[in-house]
Amino acid sequence: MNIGDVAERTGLPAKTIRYYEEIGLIHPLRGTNGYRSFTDAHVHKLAFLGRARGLGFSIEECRALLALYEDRGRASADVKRIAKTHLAGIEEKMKELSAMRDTLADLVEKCAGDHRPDCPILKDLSEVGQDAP
Amino acid sequence: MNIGDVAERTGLPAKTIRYYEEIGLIHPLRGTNGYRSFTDAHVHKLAFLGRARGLGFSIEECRALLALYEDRGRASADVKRIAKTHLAGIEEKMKELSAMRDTLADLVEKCAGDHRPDCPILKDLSEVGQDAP
DNA sequence: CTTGACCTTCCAGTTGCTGGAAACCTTATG
DNA sequence: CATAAGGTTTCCAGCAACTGGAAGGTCAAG
Repeated sequence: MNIGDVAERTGLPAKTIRYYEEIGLIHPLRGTNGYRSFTDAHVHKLAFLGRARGLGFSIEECRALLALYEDRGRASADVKRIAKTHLAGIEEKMKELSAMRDTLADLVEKCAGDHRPDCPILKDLSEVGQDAP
Repeated sequence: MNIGDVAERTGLPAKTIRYYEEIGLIHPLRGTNGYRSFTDAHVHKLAFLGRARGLGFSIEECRALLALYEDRGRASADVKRIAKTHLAGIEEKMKELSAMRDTLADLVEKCAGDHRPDCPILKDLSEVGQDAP
C-alpha cells in the first residue's frame, strides 16, 4: 500500500505519516522504486496514533502508549498512569483557559465597542496587576 | 534602567524582553556601553504586554492592542473585536479540551490499573473510530 | 587587579507538523 | 512510443513564542 492510500484510510496527511516514520513511530518497508510500502498493521498503528493524538497525547506519550500496546505482558497500570497524567494536564489547561475566559468575558461585556476611545479592556491591561483584589 | 531591573519590575524574563525588542514590540535606547536603556514608559508597555499575554492574546494581537492603546483616537470597537475573537478562540479550545477530558476520564475510570494487561484505554485507541455510535 | 554579577550577540532547540521545490516513478491516453 | 497528469521521494524552511547556552564585553566592590 502506498502512502496516499494510507493517508486516506487513516485520515492522516501523508506529510504527517512521513514525519511519524522520521521520528521512529513507524517503520514501513520500501518497494524497489523507493516508495514506502505499508501493511494493514501499519495502518492500524497509524490509526492508533491518530486517535491518541486526537485525545491530546503528546508524541512521546503516544510512543509510550504504542509500546505498551504492543507489549502483551504490559500492566494496565502503566497505561492508566500515562492517561491520568495527561488528564491532569488537560484539566490544568482548562482551568487556565477558564480564568482567561472569565476575565475576558467580563472585559468584553464592559466595553461599549463603539467609536469612542474609552475602553475598559485597554484600561485593565494598562493597570498595575493585582493578584488579590 | 537596565534589562535586569525591567525584568524584575515586569516579571518578564530578560530573554523575553530582548525577544520583544527583536520582533519590534518595544524600542529601548542604548547606552554608550551597548546596554539597553529602558524608561518607565517601556516598563509600562512591557507590563501591558505581559498582562495581554497572560490573557492568552497572541503576539500579533498584542501588537494590535498596543497600537490601539497608543492611539488616542482609537475606537473601542476595534479593541472589543480583537478581544471577542480571542474569547471565541478560547471557548473553542475549551470545548475541545472538554471533549478530550470526558473521553479520557471515562477511559481512566474503566481501566483497572493493575498488573494485568487488559486495558480499555488501549482497546479504545486501537478500535475503529466511530463518529456517531 | 581580580572576582562576580551583569550585559551583549548569536546559534540551536523546543512541539508537531506544514508548505514548497526539484526530481523521480507510474498510469492513462493519443 | 510520447506525453501529461498525478503520485512519490528528499530536503529545506518556517510557524509560535520563547528558552538555554556559549563566548565575550562591562561594571562595581574589595
